[in-house]
Amino acid sequence: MEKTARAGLERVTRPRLYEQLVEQILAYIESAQLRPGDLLPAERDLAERLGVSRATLAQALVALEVLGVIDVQHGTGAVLARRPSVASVVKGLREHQSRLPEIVEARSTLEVKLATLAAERRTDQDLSAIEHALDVMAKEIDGGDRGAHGDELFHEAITAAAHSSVLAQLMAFIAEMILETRMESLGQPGRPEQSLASHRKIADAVRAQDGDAAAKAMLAHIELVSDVEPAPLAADPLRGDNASSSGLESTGI
Amino acid sequence: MEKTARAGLERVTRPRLYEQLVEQILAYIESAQLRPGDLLPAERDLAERLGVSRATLAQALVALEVLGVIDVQHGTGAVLARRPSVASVVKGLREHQSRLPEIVEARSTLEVKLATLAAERRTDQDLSAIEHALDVMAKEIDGGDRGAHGDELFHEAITAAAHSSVLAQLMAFIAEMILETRMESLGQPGRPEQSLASHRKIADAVRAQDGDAAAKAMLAHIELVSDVEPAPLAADPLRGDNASSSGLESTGI
DNA sequence: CTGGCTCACTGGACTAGCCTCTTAGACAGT
DNA sequence: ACTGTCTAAGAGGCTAGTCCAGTGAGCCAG
Repeated sequence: MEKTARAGLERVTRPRLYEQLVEQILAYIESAQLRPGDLLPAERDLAERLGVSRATLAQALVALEVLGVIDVQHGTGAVLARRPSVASVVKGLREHQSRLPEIVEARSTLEVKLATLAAERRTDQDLSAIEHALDVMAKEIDGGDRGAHGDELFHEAITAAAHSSVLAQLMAFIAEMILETRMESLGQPGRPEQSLASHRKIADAVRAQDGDAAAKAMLAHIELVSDVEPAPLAADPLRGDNASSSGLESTGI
Repeated sequence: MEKTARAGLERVTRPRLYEQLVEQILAYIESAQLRPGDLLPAERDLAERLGVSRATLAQALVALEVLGVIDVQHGTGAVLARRPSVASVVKGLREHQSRLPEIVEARSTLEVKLATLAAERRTDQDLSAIEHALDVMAKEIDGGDRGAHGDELFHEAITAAAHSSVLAQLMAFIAEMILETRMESLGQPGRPEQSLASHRKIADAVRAQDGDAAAKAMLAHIELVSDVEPAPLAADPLRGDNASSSGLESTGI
């Protein structure tokens, strides 16, 4: 899953041993019915049973540690973390790729809250950034563009104005999901003027520091914008994907 | 669950070398202005520069790979992933430890939405789980307990009933933040009966499939429960950050 | 110009060994 | 009996050295 491969071709990567070990250890934990707090077999023991060297096993253990599955304690052993949640989160993210509607749903939830907070907490500087974004968007649309860049700026400015790093991180998380699912753009190219108008309403509410109005305006905006099919995945020539630019940027929301 | 570390004491864990290496490599990437697609120095080279063995460096590279920062290719080298975003999320989490109010805020945002969706989407089975959680909580409180386990069950059931894996993942994410910040409990021990009553209201709304009512009930519940000081946040001596044991279980919300 | 070969370089993995830390049990001293 | 100290076995941490296996640039013959 993931990575380049525009035309279906994908750089084959030889599987690493430690990855297999992670799988096997995970399976072992399940089959052995180990519970949080329990110890894994000793490294030397495990390595022998799995038929690998300690060094390689150590890599697998590091991976499991990073995934939050275990907690390795010097002199004691590898103990199962109290909750396999991290693992499930990460696994859930990568494997069972989340579907579009759910992502839109989560994003709208956050955006509405961000709009409310932005209205309540914005500084004058935040407001300037928001209005600057509107200017950019208006100019772009005037020039025939769909105003994607300005749109992005706008939502970033709103997020910043909410002054909540936690919510901002959650938004970043969602942005990643969108990337992983490779949805280019959730927004439709049409009606950029309408979109601009609803942005303006949000900005007005934020300027007036009216949280409820901001929430309503954001909700209306999202509903306006998200009742459209996702764009057909503009096929970019070759592997072009590294560019942090391109892609997802504006989801239209 | 689990009894260790009740009094805010935490098992000190000797820092692992590979963790430091991860930090240093991250710093190097930043300082060297490496961009996605660029190569890291060769393993032998890096190991010498950092003054560690290749085996240890290999562990650090595995960690970075799991974190999504790099992609190690046999015969080529370690190439920077197209998006360093994951790293930034993780770094943001670890460094600039998010503060309590923001976390509560984010959590309440999600919980309210989850309650709404739960009301709209619950199956009969979901409802059974929710009511079972209430039973457990009631029994616990009857027995003099503060009902933490039932509380946890309840919120898990609500989350499940909302049938949104994305939002569920965000909740898991927040749970992790709470772990990392080591907040013992956001909830107060007092008034478990009131808390149970407000849980019942939420359950009623979900049963009646009334999304708005569920949202209101959840909001009221959170406000009832969260107007208490957070636990004094045991000042961590050194860099201690491996969440590990203790705390969080139920955040009272 | 194409195809095949070579070789230097990169990561993958193993082995053997020594270090530090943890823990439990023996063995005092009180 | 209780308590503190010591010790040794066993756990993980890390290193150094060695060999194997991909990669890709460059050379050279067809």
